[in-house]
Amino acid sequence: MSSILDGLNPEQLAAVTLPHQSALILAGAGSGKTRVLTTRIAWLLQTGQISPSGILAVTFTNKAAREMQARLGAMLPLDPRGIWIGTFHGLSNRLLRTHHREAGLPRLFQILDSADQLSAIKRLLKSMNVDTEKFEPKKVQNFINNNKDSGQRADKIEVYDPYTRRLAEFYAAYDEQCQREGVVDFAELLLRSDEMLARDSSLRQHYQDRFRHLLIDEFQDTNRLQYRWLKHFAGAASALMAVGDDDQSIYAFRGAHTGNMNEFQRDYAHDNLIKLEQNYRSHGNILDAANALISRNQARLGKNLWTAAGPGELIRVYRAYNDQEEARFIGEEAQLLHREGMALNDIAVLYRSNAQSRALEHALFSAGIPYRVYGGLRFFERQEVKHALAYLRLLANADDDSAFTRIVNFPTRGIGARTLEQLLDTAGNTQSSLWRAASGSPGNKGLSGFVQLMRAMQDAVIGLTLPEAIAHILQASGLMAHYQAEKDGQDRIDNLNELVNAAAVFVNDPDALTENGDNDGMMANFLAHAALEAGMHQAGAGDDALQLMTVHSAKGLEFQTVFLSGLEEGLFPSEQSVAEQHGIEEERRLMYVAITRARQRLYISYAQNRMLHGQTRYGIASRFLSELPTGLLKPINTSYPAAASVAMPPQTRQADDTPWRMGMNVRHAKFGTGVVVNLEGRGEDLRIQINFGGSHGMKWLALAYAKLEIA
DNA sequence: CATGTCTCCATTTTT
DNA sequence: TGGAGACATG
Repeated sequence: MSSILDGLNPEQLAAVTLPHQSALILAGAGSGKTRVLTTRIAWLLQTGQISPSGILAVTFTNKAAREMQARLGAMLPLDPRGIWIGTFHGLSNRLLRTHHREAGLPRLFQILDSADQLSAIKRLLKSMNVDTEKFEPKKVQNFINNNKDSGQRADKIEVYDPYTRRLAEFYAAYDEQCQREGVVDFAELLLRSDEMLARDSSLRQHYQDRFRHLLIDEFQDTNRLQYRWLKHFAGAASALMAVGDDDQSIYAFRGAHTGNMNEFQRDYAHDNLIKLEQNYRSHGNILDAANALISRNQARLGKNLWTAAGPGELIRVYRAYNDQEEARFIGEEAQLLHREGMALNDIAVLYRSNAQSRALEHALFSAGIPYRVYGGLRFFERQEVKHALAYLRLLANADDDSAFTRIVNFPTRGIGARTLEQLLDTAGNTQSSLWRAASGSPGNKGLSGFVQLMRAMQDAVIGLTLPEAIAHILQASGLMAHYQAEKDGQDRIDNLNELVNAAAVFVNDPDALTENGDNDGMMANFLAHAALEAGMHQAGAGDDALQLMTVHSAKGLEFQTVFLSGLEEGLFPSEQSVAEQHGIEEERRLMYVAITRARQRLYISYAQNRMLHGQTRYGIASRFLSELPTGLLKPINTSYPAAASVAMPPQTRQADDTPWRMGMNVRHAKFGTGVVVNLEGRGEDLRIQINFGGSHGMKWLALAYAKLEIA
């Protein structure tokens, strides 16, 4: 009899059939992590240990959640939709919709995506008459998000300097503005849920009793707030299974906290640790190279991947004259492989930063090789779609000033900057939303026209289905007409029509359901869906094409052949990572992720000259190249090793009679630990620039005075 | 209000 | 180099 457990190796089996306990699963690249997670859920259900409603499964992306759902559906006869599977944000949204009163939110609260958030912040700074030269909106946004991601409200921030004090004030004012307008940003979804559950013990009890099994994927990428969030759902009788790989943690820069893995060990798993170390993806040489590289990292939980497959091919190393030549080589080589029968879809070209795709695209385009670039604008982020959604948002929630400002004069209807200025004044004085201010002042012709338009829309939409309503709004708003008049508007019109389709599809989605089946609730759910699921990169997803993407976006994917390009100091590892605390280790993990994407063949290339920021820069091979065992590498055009001479980090100005070196970790009594990023002078005059990160930032210290020690 | 000119500045990204 | 945003002009 076939069973869902067939074909699992002993460690996988142990994880899948673990008794009712908490455990940390350390799952290496290609070790069948997702399979273990889904089979675990299937096994729990199949053996009758738990009903679907007792399971909470958290993933990082919507894609991962969908995949898990689909796999479960294929493994089990039952409908897996009763299970709470989703992203932290998706699940938080669900929670807050259900308990909006307890959370202090309006029933139809809207979700701001990053772009919406940024424009809300700009609006706020303007209303506070802030000099945006001194306080860049982007920086303010980062400040707010970083704090929210670590679970910190404005009033809890420790302020050491006037600059931070100001930022904290903006944070507080921003939260007030959001509350007034009935909107929440991404981080707020989590923070609100967290605070609600911390406050409301009966609610917490309810969910703790319900969820007996909690499973978390990509645990190494969780931030502090997410872990805190998770803990609310774990009762005394709950079993938690966290799956992750500290070696693949590449999102520290946005708040991921690997320390969560250690804390989880202490809080729940108590040394219940299962390592999945057999790799089913790559050939031996590729794996050996990856292992050798990552073994140089200090901060590791420790794990060594192995494979039953043979050593396979050597890693091909190509030294190009310049970036164009590198791109040409990759194109030709890929074409060769393609002629030998390899699907282009199974070949990836990876790079550290998006800017590198240009040279590649240029070469591939000239050579007539089909390719597809990942990353970039997604469907719900397109200007025309956002405009259309703003009409919906304003209909659902008249207090949504973001939506209001976006569309009040789009398409243009003669409401200029001056009119808006006055409106903002009125609204500010009476503490009311822009909509209320506009509908209360019939004096202005343009504005009253807009108000009438929206009211007419509101009436017309009653009784229509969601897709019908959207189609009507597209017409009535004048959006359709606007883009029809534009010369390259066809793409945008297609996207608007696609939006109607998306709504038609959504109506059958379980996420669309509202408690009382009302229409405005459905519309709000659709808007939440649009914000959370920025969704599908358009254009020719099905075609056979070479896959171009950053190493970050390649995580979780695998390819028969991988071209890893731009392996140069300053690019990979990136220039600024050298000046960051633990920067090199994170870059090395990134390199580790890149290598382990390849199943059969791996090319690594670098260019001696590269056009960067409009200037040709002379590049030297990345230190990571010299960290790979020479025996695993095969230079394919020129004498190797060229990297040997650059094993040391690049040093600009080096005072050679001191123990201080660039990139060194140091500790200062007052500022804490930091990284040496620059040296100047010598002897008594030696000064060192150190990046302390956080609130201290960059500092120049005179060695004669500062007490500094090597950390 | 649309369009042209300039100035500045450059990781990584999901939700 | 080239894209985004600020400012000026018609």
